[in-house]
Amino acid sequence: MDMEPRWLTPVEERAWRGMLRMHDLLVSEAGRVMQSEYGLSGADYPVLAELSRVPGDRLRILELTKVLGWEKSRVSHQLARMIKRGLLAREECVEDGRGAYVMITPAGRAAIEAAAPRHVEDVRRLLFDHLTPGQVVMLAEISETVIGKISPDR
Amino acid sequence: MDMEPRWLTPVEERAWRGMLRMHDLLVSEAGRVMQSEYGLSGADYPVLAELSRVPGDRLRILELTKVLGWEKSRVSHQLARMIKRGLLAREECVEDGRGAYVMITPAGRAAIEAAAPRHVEDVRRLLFDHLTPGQVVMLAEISETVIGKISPDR
DNA sequence: ACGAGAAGGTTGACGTCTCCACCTCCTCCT
DNA sequence: AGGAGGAGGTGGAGACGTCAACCTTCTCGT
Repeated sequence: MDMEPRWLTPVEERAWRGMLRMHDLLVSEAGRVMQSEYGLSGADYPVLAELSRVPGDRLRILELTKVLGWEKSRVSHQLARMIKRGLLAREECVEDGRGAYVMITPAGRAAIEAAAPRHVEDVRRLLFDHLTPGQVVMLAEISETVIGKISPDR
Repeated sequence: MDMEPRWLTPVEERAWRGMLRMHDLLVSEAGRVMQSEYGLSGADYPVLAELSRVPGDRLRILELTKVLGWEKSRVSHQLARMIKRGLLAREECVEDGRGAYVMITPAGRAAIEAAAPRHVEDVRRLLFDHLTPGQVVMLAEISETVIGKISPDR
């Protein structure tokens, strides 16, 4: 016979639904601004952010996949769209014939440099302005704990 | 002249990226199981959950939109897909000629009753098993604070 | 050497989400 | 009464994400 499942406690229910809802609100709000004010989607931003911070402005696609924590197919599709828009450029890889580099273009750099200050400001306005310093630390710790336990890496 | 923006502090950066990453991991893991084991997508679940818990098994679409916190177009598309699969049924609304009800079908109820225990178990396994009771409370409070401040409602 | 299998990446199909235009019906002002 | 504007809901276009199949190139054991 079936065991009755251990349903979530009320506070667990609040934490779970709350986390989902908070995430959606934050991402959609921040994304809406970036899209309408700077022409960048929510998916464009992290790609440009990673590429703009590495020396040489370029990364092996697999490296990018890892730092983003995305599936390789997702990265491939996203890069294709961004290359079509001129934000990125593909470069072939001499060391490994299977591989490829992707590089941020001047247009891509200009786009993220324009958007970044507003994006940071939005994250503050939407999230950190409402939390105590202790809550910020706690949120970081909770996230990192969970990521460490369930991340498919390693 | 431009002010240098107030960049995120290191712990804020960790909290922000961590939250995004944690969310993606949790949702994709839980969703993968639901899809492959029970044929329900991550989007199907909350719809069925809400409808299965209200008296009469039916809701005005606008009500559903509000409890889910989704945009109305998103709801409309999602309902259309689920109706096509036989999980839900549309009913016309007598009180208001513009409106409509959506109702969970026996197939829909069977689907969520099959999936729910495993879903709860997954949420535990992925999230709550790794957190202290204090962290769970804190996560609920953080979420609710942020939602309360930025939610478009009211 | 060479073949098997793995690694790096792409692609197509399909489900999902947003934006926007639109339709119908209701409300409320005058 | 009769519009005007709003509310409830739909639908198409296009961006996004996943899955699975696939291609090419590399690696490594024998």
